[in-house]
Amino acid sequence: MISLHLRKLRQRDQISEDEEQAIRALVSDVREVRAGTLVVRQGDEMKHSCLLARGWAARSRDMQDGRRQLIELHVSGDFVDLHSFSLKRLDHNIVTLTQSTIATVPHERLLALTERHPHLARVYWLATNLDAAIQREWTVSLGRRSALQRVAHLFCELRLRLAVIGLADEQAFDFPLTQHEIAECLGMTPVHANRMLQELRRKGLIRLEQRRATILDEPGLRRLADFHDHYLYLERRSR
Amino acid sequence: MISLHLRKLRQRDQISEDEEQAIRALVSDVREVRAGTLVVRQGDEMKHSCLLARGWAARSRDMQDGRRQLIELHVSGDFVDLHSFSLKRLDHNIVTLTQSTIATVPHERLLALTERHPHLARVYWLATNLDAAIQREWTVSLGRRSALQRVAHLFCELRLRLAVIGLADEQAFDFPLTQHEIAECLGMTPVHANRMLQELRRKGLIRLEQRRATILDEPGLRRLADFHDHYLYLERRSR
DNA sequence: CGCGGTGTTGAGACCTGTCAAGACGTGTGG
DNA sequence: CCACACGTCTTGACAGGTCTCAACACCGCG
Repeated sequence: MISLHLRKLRQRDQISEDEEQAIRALVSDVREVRAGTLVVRQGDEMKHSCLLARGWAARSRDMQDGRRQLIELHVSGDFVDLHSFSLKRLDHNIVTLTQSTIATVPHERLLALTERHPHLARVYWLATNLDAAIQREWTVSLGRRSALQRVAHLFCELRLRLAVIGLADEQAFDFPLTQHEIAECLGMTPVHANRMLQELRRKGLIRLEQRRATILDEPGLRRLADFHDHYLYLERRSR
Repeated sequence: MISLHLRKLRQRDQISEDEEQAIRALVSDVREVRAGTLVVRQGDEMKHSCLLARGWAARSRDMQDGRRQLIELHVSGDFVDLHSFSLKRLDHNIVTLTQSTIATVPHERLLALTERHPHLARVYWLATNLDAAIQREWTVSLGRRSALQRVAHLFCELRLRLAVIGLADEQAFDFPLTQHEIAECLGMTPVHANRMLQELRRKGLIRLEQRRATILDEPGLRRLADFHDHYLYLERRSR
């Protein structure tokens, strides 16, 4: 159920058997939800956090004119609103982008876990800091990269993040987002996202068909996007 | 020395006398640095974090073409790279924007603090999550707000953040950034930042002179920027 | 078979960037 | 005290990237 989550944690730190049991015991409840489900609404008082066991989800903000900004993408194994454990209410929505499996983790269990396992407290603290690092990179993209670069950068990021959990190989991965949603991530219009994707295809950098993305020339794509994977902190070390 | 830092923490949670002592004992070293100092370089191995006791600083990323994106602004009392306690190296630089006072906090002391005071561990976890919330809002700005709105939004945010530490009154605050630096925060060119500032002045929303900002019509500015202060989590609650 | 969601294309408008020049203030050295 | 250099702010003309609006093709699904 949450094996992808554990795999992700273990990418960055060691987790003992004992700790693994404690983590598995966090989950109080599991449910299957459809694409487009509003899992957490902005401003709601939270008494639990949501672990995305399987599927795609996003943090999102609705603007007053009806447009939407997707603030961060989440994939299988992500603790999508671990930060609500500190914040108690969120400044954004959490929505699913595909059918998903959501595991619920009561905050009281997280509190007990962090008091009993200070190391896991640091591991989860790190997890929210990794989210923040991705966020920073998106800020850099939106502030200083062209539309074409932003699209390229997103594909570089996603392949790596999916590879960590074994959902991408060297070249390809399942990619269920619509062009509209890509545009909502990258601060552009769907029409322009479409043209930028065509440009990447024309340059022979990616292929995108049947909800599956193939990266044909990763070095080229990285060069175009000015992509460096430092911000994903893929190396393991003890914390 | 770090009284503004404590004031900021107490805005969101209660800190006991005992805890205050523990926090004060974190600092190993204090130094005065000039504007433009590179306090932490991207990628460096960190064994301490830096508390900005006084002054203005920023997280920044240099692009390959020499442009720069300021990723987040920091004001007096901010723990500018608390996240390096988890991450061990940063994906961005920390630079001062004015003359500043920097207090150094060894990670080993933070480790001891969090093991001995689980509540303070949560308080500091929250602090990094507050940074991340600001980051998200900047992502929203860059993705979905016009240049004019972004400038307006920044001034709304800064007045509130400075008010928390008593460095802004209802109307005005010292604001040392150049238009070039404003542009680097907001993902635009200095020329355009200049024009947007003029536009805000022309509309009678702000005044900006002698490194001091005055907000003439805060409701109007907020309306223009679509600003809501939820993301700053200004209410106090125990965590 | 029709419908809604998705992807595609074109033309024109608009926002923002680029380039270049000049004004202004401040600090420094002669 | 003046001359000068430098950073900052300002302005104008033009270029270019992205948005808007509209239409159409395609496809899966009810």
